[in-house]
Amino acid sequence: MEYKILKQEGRAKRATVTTVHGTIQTPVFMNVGTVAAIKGAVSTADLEEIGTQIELSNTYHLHVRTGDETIKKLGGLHKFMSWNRPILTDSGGFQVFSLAGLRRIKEEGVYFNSHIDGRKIFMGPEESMHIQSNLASTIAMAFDECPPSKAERSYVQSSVDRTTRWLERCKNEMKRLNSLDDTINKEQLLFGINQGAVYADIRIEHAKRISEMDLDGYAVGGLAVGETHEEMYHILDETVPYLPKDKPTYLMGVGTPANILEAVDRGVDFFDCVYPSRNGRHGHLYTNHGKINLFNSKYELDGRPIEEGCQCPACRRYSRAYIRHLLKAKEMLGMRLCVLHNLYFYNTMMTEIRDALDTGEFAAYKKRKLDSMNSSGN
RNA sequence: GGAUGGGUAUGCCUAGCGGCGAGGGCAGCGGACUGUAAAUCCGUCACAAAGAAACAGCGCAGGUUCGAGUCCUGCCCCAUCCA
Repeated sequence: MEYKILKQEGRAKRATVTTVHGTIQTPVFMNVGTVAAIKGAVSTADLEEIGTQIELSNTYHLHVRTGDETIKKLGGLHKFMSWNRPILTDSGGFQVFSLAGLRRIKEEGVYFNSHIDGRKIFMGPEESMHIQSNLASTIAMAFDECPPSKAERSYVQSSVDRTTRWLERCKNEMKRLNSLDDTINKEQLLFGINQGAVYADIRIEHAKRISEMDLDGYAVGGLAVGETHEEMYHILDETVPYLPKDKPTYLMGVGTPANILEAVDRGVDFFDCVYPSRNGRHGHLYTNHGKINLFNSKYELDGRPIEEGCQCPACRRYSRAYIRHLLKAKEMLGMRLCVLHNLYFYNTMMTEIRDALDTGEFAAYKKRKLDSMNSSGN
């Protein structure tokens, strides 16, 4: 892997990440396809059309269904879902958080009850790396624990210490797996994850420790899980400077367009979020004049596209009124068009961010974009 | 004309079988969603700004009963079948 910084403006970075599956232009928004599918009937062919550079899938979800061993037999995730650009797999660490009622955390790893059929599943650092190696993603994420934002300081400290020990194990196991003959992607990359909830000093200590481990990239996890935006920005201000500057930085699970603009400004390269896809399925559309809810009756007779001038597959052809009709009629096409629009909006915003960084106009672009999205032209 | 089954709130469907100040679903209207257990979830949906108190409503009219959407009588409508 090669990480090359092309431009910097303040702490914002314009860079490229070269991988075995191609070069990623950053800052980048990864499109989330948890179960090797972008929900809303969006295909990988669609992703190419809307400018997706890198897709994200999930270790836990693919392990419980259809199984990483099966996917390995079918040639790995790229071949399986017919996507030859980079893929990042999340480690299952977030499911330790999101499936809180269905798991027990121990030093060796996490015991889950499958959300599909209740069967017992054990996942620790080695298991997560093994599954991700079977999936043969471009970038594997370390297996971490994502503590709730409101967790007690003492709990967060012990959780972060354990996550650090898990990271050592992830690194060792990844090295071992990459050296095996039957490993599909022997150059699988490993990103570590910073944790520490909203305690800046714990975050900083942790950032320093994992920075010494010479990983391929570094993520900030455990944000946007209930804390305020101000707290999140504050943590980024405090923590990102302690992560290696010569490696990509990834803010996990974030976020709104405004969150992304603020985080780029604080040095983040990679993002992912379910918002564009989930909100799309729910009829909420992102535009340069704020978010709109197409279910609202005021759009019943609105013959305009979701966004005037947008080149996405929905806006090039269909009106708000028609898409609203599809949504109300529960036609799959309605959700699909909305998801395509939202992902296109996010991907396009990232292109604009990169262009602005290229020309040294990010600060102006950010202000203009935020002002525009806060205006109400819908 | 006869037989049978039905008429439940602002639109539709439906639970109810003596304590109902009537439950649920759809539709409608609005909201939420941040490394996806989410095409999900929540609110609202007679009147009242809201709370206390009080109060409308189960086809219509009577009756029985401490108490009736529920039981009885008559009538009106709807559906199906038979003449």
